Amino acid sequence: MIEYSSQPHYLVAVDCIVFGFDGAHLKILLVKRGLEPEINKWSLMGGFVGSNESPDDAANRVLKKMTGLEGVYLEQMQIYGEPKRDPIERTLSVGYFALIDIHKYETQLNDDYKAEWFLIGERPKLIFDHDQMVADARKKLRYKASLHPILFEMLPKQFTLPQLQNLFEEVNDTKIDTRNFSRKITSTGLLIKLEEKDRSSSKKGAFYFKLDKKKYKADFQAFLNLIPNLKN
Amino acid sequence: MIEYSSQPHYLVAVDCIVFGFDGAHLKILLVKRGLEPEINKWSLMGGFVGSNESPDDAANRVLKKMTGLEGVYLEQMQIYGEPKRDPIERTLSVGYFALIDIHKYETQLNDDYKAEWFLIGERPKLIFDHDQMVADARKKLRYKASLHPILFEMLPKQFTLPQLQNLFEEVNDTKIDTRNFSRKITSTGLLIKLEEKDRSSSKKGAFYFKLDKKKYKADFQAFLNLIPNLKN
DNA sequence: TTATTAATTGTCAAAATGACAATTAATAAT
DNA sequence: ATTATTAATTGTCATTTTGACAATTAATAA
Repeated sequence: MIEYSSQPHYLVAVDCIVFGFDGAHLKILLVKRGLEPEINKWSLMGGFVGSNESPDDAANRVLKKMTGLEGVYLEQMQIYGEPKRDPIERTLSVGYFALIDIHKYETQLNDDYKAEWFLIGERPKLIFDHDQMVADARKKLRYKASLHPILFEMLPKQFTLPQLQNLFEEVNDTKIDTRNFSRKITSTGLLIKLEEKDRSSSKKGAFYFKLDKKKYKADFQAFLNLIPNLKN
Repeated sequence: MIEYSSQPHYLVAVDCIVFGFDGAHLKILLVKRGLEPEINKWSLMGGFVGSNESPDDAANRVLKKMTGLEGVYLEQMQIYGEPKRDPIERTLSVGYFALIDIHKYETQLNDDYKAEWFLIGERPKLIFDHDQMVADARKKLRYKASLHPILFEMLPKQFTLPQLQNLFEEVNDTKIDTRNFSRKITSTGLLIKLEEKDRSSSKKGAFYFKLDKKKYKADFQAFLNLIPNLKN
């Protein structure tokens, strides 16, 4: 029997940076850690990779278990593998960022896990290297969202242009000219204008739009350029 | 003593897809595997992650050991973690792609490892999921090189515009208009024209250029757009 | 002197960009 | 009923960038 004699073995985990958008601000979903060490401290949603699953499987499983959601937009970010990152035992963690529609989550809420949305700027300090993971995820989100239309994953089925622009502004931490943004986003052909208006945020009301899903899938790899003077 | 009771532990490895450019064609560096199973089959350069190193450290160590080169451009790609990907024992592998100046390597060549450059289109079949890794690496290289000036990492200190254009064409598997390419690459301000000419490939000779390293470092995150009608 | 070969350079119309503020649709106030 | 207020929506223009196109140049070979 062949074997890889005496090579060290490690725990392998996944951690998910879950982003959401409430219509005005970018949020992140955190949970109170359920095991020692650092039990009851805020942390990312995570778990160990089981014997019969890939890290991608594990990330999906963790998200399903903690939020009830399936088919979430999930993207592998990078591996965190400094020898001392977990004080108990060497654990390598694969970081994922997830984009979810915050409204879907609320209806699926399950109280087995103490999960809570935080404004991205008002989140508590996290355990281990999770703060670094969040910083990396924000950077990657910004990068990716500058090039591909992934931010729609955080919006409900119907959304308004001002909401969409707010989301872009939040993610990129910048202000965008309304006229130019409107022109560009319209020219992608990704949006379908609806009859109805959202009157909750203004007297005039803002027209709802929905995503052209066929176009979205076909053009996903095409590049956007919605952020002027982009320097990542 | 706290511990993560009974969670499974796995081997963790790194595998490097090493790209080079001979002035005309894109190449990949492969080695004959030195351990069972699949001993003496062609594979990527890889190794296990040791107890006191991160995966990034391990990738650098492997590259140093097998090519003699340090400070190589190395980028984490993704983790490969299907439960059955290694037939002997569960092993997760972190894939890296590396860009090296093929000429530097030749002078550093060390015969302890049977390494060989292959034209990207004429490489042998590789072990395990390494063919998939190569496919993923090519895709990522193409993507990244469309946006950032990483291809200079594969060129010698002095290079000509035709060489540079060849490299872009190889990576993107497309033809680029000489005039437009020249205009764009010049407008980045990344190139410094030298006095000397390379007369090896034509009667007229082509002027050498070198990279403006200060500008390169400063603008690395800035976006290029050298490939027209880019759809990744 | 001419032929050959590859490197280098220029023009132009169309599209995209960025900077800029007026108009519109609705409700609230007078 | 008219006016004020608020946020949504839309338009212009000069500049830059893009993509499509081929002529010229510098060297050696014939």
